[in-house]
Amino acid sequence: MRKISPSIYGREAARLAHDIIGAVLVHRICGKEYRARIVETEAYVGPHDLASHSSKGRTKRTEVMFGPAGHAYVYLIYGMYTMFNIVSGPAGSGQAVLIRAAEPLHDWKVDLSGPGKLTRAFKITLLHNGVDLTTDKLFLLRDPDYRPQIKRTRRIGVDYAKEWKDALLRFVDTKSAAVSGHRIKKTERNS
DNA sequence: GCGTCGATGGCA
DNA sequence: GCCATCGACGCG
Repeated sequence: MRKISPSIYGREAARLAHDIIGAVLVHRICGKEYRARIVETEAYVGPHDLASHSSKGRTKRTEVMFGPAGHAYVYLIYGMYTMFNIVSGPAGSGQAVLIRAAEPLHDWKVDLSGPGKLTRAFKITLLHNGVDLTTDKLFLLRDPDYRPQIKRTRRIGVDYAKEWKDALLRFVDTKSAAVSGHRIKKTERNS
């Protein structure tokens, strides 16, 4: 497996969210290496997207979202969970892709079926906000041998976003969503 | 199996 | 006073 091409991050968020399904997320920290296959993502396509944090404008929190693509946008939600996003699109366009779920590789036994669970297990914290994903600490690998089966659905937890709440901007690898022991969310069924 | 609810903190 | 969540409960 090779590191993903840095230029991929410059793609529009909806396309990037689709294209990194099946890719492998790697985090090297404290002498350990965590690896998992990305199986669920969501695109936040710009300031006009009412579900996107960038729709609030350029603030202290959203600053990195308006920066160059290929950097991590990490924020705190509900006082206890961190969400891991990849800034995408042209610099300044305020787009990002949220990594929602992954499947652990090798002998790593852990439940990564949710954005909060994923960051906890990967030890991704607020300190990672703004880090460059083209370095060798936190990055993506392309896996040419894996062919995901990708389905588009509505995004989770954005009911406040008016006409944007029903946009088909969530991408799921259906090969993996069926993994046993994983609860099927109600929002996942009606599509 | 499914709905409801509380924890908990940064930010506007 | 919101939240791009999670897990614990209670129900029957």
